[in-house]
Amino acid sequence: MKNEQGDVLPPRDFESLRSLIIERRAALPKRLVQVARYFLDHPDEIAFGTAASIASAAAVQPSTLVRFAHQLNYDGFSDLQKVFQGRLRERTSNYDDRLKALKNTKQDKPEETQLLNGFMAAAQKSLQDFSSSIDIETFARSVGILANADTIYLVAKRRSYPLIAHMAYAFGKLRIKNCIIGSPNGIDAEIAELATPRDAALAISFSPYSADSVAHAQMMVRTQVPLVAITDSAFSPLAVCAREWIEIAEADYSGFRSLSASMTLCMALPVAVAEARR
Amino acid sequence: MKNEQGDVLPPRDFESLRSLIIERRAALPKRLVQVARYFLDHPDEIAFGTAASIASAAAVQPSTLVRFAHQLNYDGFSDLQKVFQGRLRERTSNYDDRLKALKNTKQDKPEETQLLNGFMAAAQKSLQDFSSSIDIETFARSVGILANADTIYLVAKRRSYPLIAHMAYAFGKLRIKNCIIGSPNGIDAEIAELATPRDAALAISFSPYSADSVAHAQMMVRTQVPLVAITDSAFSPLAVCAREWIEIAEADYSGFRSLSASMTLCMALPVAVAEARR
DNA sequence: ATATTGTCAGAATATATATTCCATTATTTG
DNA sequence: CAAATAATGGAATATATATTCTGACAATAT
Repeated sequence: MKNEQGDVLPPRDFESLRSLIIERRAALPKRLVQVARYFLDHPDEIAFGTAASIASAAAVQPSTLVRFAHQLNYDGFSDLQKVFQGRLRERTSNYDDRLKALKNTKQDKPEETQLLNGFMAAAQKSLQDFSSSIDIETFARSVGILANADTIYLVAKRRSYPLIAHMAYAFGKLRIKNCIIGSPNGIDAEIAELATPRDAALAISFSPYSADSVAHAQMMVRTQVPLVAITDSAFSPLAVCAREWIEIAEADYSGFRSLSASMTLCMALPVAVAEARR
Repeated sequence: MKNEQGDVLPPRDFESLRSLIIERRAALPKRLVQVARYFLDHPDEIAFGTAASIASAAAVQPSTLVRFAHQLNYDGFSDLQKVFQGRLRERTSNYDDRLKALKNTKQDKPEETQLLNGFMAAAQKSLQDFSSSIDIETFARSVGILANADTIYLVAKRRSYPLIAHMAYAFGKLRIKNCIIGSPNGIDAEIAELATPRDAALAISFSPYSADSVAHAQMMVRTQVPLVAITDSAFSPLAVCAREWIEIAEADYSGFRSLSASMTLCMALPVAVAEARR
């Protein structure tokens, strides 16, 4: 079968595909117009359905779907379907931006530009994911726990340390008693023992969880200190023992995980706690 | 295979499933815990992937996925997968719900939601502004200076301290000699004096500039140490004396300035330096 | 009116995918 | 420590699914 477009590569992103379908629709045979219409009207169904289910919903034969895909220069129905799946996958993060950024980088300075843009993209994605996944009730309860505490003990090591470094600064500025358990002086355990049920602990750790952080958090939980955790999974050792826990799944660029979402949360928390105390 | 839950019907909505997995996690064998974890951490992947692709991503056998599904009383992997697909359908199909949810929250809990959204917005804006204003040449030259240094001295206080705390960690991981001048032990000046022209300094400070940071940076410049600065204005005392300087204007929410753009830059820098050294 | 080209449904086939099974390896229990 | 039990990985199998093929039909041109 010959196609008037020759063997041009088919679009891989949804928007281009959409335009292509609209443009071609006029020149298509009857059944294929019917398919085109169904595809544009029910993109979600296309993403999840099987060829058979979609065919019957659109009142055509499965083979017609394959012909339609071929007409658009795709390998087959499955290939075309991937574009619809991609659309849903990227719904949360802004697909266009990332694509645009990637295109730009490929031209001028591959090394540094790509690197920087990669980290920027990861940061943006982290923020977007977090803002769509955060449960405000959990956040509010966490704030409540910390607001009722006498002293707030801050637990974090290694990669997460900068987060509590900032919180210690912010709490200090806001005149809220706090104490870091993450310093390199080796008496963390002793300090952790000073915490009472009238205090509260805030622990931050992401996979692979720092053994020390987990140990200190657990120690405090054992002595009835209310624990709020910020971590990346329901199975994190912190999540399982915390009174409240907030999930953050940071995006990464070539193995280096972002800190943007966590940092933003760590900026909001002290302010929220201060507000709650007033 | 007999299951302690008998033949209770498995959950058909994502939230119930999530709870069920968390509840059962403890009683599950090792591999199945691993699967459980992957499922909850990467729900989107589960929705679209094939058993084979998911299995390899989670580092288990496809058969393990089936066993996991059976353990939860599903017919098989495909049956379980449908729940994950359903979640995505819900989430994307009615945009209205999310909007409604946002409105509701504004009534219920104006305090926390507004606060958190405000910080998120500031973070996003910072990233966007920075990504459109950054001069990649400057970044590349800064990386060059740091890559040629023997030891990298990191200068920052107060609000900027978490940034170099992260860099010290990153440089350390990348086996790049570095030294923090920002610790509270009072011998910063003495340490700064050790720097030679073969080293380099990286100073970070935003208005109002920390007197100490500025003093230390200037001291090093006087002894011919190449200085790279990250600051917020061309008139910053750091900008005027640095060999290279990168401008970052963070957005703020009710007076609290974001750290997202700076942090992202501080994640990219060490990696770029390490690449340049290779 | 007839040849030609294009379209289609449905059957046949190829391929991808999930699932089951079994031998081997861990783990528990007496 | 030995025996029993459960868990695991990998191959074999069953099933679902997409794709191709064929002949019939319809539209169009000659």
